[in-house]
Amino acid sequence: MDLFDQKKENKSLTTLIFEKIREDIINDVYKNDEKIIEAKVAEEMGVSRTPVREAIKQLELDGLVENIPNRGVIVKGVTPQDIEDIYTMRLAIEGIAAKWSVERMSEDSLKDLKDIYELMEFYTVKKDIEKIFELNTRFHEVIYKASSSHYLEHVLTDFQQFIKSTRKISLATEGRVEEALKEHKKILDAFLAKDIKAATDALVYHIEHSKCNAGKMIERTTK
Amino acid sequence: MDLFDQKKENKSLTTLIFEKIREDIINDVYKNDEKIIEAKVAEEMGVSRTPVREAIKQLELDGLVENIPNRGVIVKGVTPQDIEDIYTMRLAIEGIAAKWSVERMSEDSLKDLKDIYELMEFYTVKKDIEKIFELNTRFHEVIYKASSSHYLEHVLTDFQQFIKSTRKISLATEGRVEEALKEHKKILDAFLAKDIKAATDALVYHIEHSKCNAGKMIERTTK
DNA sequence: TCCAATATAATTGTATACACTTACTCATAC
DNA sequence: GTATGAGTAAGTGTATACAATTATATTGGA
Repeated sequence: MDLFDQKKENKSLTTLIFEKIREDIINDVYKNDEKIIEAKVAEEMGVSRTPVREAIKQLELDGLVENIPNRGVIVKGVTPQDIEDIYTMRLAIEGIAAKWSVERMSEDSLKDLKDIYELMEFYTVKKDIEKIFELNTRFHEVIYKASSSHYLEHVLTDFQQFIKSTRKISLATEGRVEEALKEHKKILDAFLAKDIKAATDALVYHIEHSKCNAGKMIERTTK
Repeated sequence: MDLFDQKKENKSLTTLIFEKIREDIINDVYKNDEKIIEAKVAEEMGVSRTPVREAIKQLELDGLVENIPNRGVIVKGVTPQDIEDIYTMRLAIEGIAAKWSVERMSEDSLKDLKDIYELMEFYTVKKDIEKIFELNTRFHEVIYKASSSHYLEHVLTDFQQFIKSTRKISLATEGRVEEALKEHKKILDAFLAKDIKAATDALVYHIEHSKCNAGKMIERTTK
């Protein structure tokens, strides 16, 4: 099992398994309402039930599985409606994040943001969607962290995870990477200028645009 | 250990322990940055390490403890700033919830809401703060559930937990229960009339008021 | 054939055992 | 005195064992 190769990252099996199953639920590898059997997963991954159980307990709290006492858990995947809802909530909270983050962002974080943006430029030219996606995630995480709000960061980071599959598909549509780059530029500039209103507008615009794009994709893929 | 008495509720030890520790962190029984030692907790509760570990893993995902691999977890309590932040986010999301909930609430839920309100009236007269608090929580949960949005419900239910201690203190201040009752009446009436705007306004007003009241209490208790 | 009752298997829940990592202690060298 | 390092203790991480519960299969009777 290649799970073990990653152990260098100093992550426990529980964490790795958690991330793996979460990924699989979000990417619809585990279907909605499907039952997850601990022993089966454990065997597949070549580990004991213990870390699998711990991972599942975490997924439960995340709302990705539902526990029925003594009977196991069933998958509660992220539906198109969920994604739509999450975008709506995200929009509301990002507005708050923008304000706090501009006010509180350190010079170091600002530099990180700039660096990430520049890498985005680079990979956009090279059209490396995978890398762009990863940078995209990090870009927003820097902003969340800068808010200095434990729970805001927490909630928005979670949201990013839940809508991951959609964001990925969205980014892969023709012309979207270039658009997204421009939008990130505007966000970056607003942060550099410490302009709260511009940052809020740029962020909200960016997310609305992503949401809209995602919406189109969902329609198409579920038809 | 009285933990076992509750087992009738068909909750696993893990769940009971999770709720207990969460309660203790939120109520500052476990202090911030304090280390939690699995074996110690297990012994205190008269159970094995297994369910304690599972509970702690859940707390980790909730952001209430931070895991340092191979070194254990430390408590990350809910600070006054966190509570302030959560109220701000809650306000933003409750606005969304109001709209969806009014539109989607079933007659059964509407009846539940009414019943809860009536019990609130009763216990307000009797000045039973504990009962009022519990009904208060349920009142809002009915609204969250009516939104038919898995994640909205999830986020707002979590928020209610995190700010539990403050809400409790706030409710105990002179005259607040009567005020809160009036505010809940307005919310209920708006829902009965299926008036989205009125519901949103009433909810936002109620939460802003709670937040304000909580803010005063926090100031006083931390001075 | 269908149902109920019961045995059996599968699965979850909890406890324990052991391995591995980190923290601590104390002696030794400088 | 302080730094270093071996040895020990404490604690976490993972696997296994056993108990309790639920699902499935089987059998006997109407």
